[in-house]
Amino acid sequence: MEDRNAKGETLEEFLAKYDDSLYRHPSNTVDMILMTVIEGKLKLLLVKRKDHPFIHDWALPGGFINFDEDMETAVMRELQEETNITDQTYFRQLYTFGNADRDPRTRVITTCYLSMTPADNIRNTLAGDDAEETGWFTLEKTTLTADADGRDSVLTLSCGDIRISYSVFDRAKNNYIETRSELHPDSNAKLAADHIKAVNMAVDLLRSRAASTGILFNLLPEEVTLRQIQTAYEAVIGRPTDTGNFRRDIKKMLINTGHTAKAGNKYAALYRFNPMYSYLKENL
Amino acid sequence: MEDRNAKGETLEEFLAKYDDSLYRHPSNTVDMILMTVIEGKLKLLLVKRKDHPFIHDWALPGGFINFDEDMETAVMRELQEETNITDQTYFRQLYTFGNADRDPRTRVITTCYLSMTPADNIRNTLAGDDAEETGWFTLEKTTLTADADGRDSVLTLSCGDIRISYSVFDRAKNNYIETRSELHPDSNAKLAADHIKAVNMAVDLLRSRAASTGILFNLLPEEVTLRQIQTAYEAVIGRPTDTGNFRRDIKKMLINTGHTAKAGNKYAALYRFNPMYSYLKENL
DNA sequence: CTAATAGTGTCTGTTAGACACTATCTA
DNA sequence: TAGATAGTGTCTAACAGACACTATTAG
Repeated sequence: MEDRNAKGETLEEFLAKYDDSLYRHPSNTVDMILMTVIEGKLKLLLVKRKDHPFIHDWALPGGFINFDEDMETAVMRELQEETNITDQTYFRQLYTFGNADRDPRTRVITTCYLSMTPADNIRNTLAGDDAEETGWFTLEKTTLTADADGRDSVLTLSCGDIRISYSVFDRAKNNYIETRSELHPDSNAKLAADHIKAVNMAVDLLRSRAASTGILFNLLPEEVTLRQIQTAYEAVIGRPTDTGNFRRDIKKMLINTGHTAKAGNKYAALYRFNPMYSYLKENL
Repeated sequence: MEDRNAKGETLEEFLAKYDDSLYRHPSNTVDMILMTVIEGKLKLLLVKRKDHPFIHDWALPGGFINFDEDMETAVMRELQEETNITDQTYFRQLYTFGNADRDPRTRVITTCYLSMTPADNIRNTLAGDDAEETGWFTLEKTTLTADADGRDSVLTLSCGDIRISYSVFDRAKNNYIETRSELHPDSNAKLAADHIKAVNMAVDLLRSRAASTGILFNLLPEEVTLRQIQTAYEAVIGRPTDTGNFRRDIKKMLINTGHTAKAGNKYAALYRFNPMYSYLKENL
């Protein structure tokens, strides 16, 4: 490397003088949204915080990134530390939340990841170090009104007696969507920090891809009946859909395994996702 | 706040003891992808770096986030400092790049934003403090092969004699898309760090929304002819499209202003985007 | 008249929503 | 035979791709 900068320094000389301790730096964290489908319901994993800040609130599993640790490694490590879960079938970055005042400790910039797993992968979820308790919360988002201007929805997380409900307002502003949310009064618990925003984005992302990609199959076992797929689909999009049409369309991305499973008093054919379709439209 | 943690501390006590200097923190930066359409070509703003690292490479405008500055504020400030541009009509977060080894100075986590502006907003782009030179690069992405497995494309940035070209390989891996890229040998310059990944994501995002949303209109003047829209659309998606079909479909989201503009030896009607459609499908 | 641009019309195959229907098995 | 589940068929309106066509005006 021959190039020198305005001070006549080579890259090596420049780096030798470089000192990042001159400025105060934000802390970086990662959060994980882990979803699955249990008994036909869309579920989200939350942990109850046992320390400040947001003590006793429910939070997405996550934590600080080590200085020389890749972000993906960090989020997997934190998930394991807090919940003992190690396998996901789907994994992608969702959004980075970095408002200057979002954490009372210091400036915290959080990158949130979205992941999914079939329910049979998560038999033994335990609370780990930083979590008081973990819970698989049923996740429902119902759209109350929708027009050209925006949408008003209610997003509800429930687990046993715990009920966390937010009103979510999406409004079109100068070429982007502004989302505002507030805790609904019939809640008896709440989410930490701005985690509701991440959950809401995850639901919207999942919904927008549920019909046109194979994303749903990350939530389901390897071999599934058409009814299981449809139930999961309906849990995701939050409304019923026509059985005939759904079957007609979904079969295009399925392979019949030849196996059957007893369902009610009848046998249902078992299908698996045709990996031919895994690339399809999956790109943003 | 009465709640105390395991050490019996209130939130105030906890915060008083909290010391973020015990650990070394990553540095956080923001980068901006700013696009426009000039003479029917999709353009991207790049600045030539005048200091280490990546000296003399072309880079996205951006820089360090101040400790107590919102990320959006930071990216607007950096854009103004480096290019004197202050107005965008479209603005959203794109992705956060945080691999542990992506910058030789220290650990750097970069959040990249995508923005657009009509060409008439950017008459006087100047190189600012940290940039040697700025340039509006014509951006083209051509897909060479595409199948269920993935896509091979070439992404080319050119500005005058400068030609920066990358081969981009998208491959379906375990339910997500892995993108790899390498500098094409007929390039005579290159992009700094991993900026090609961000540019590639931006193109894909723009393409995926170009037909179904009004995103294109962020690149165009207020009043446009159908031909201008079609040309911009073709520049974005990288291939020609049928004029009759395009007009039939795009008119659904337009309002005829009644004005006309001379085009060739004929007058063309001027339309504007119907803001009724601004919310439509814009959510991820 | 030609070239360059704007702008329209029509055919056809595919897709998506609504809805009525049959099949199998247990109790 | 009732009830619960699986699974199919059909009509129709909307949409999308291919392509042939007309209109206006400077030079």
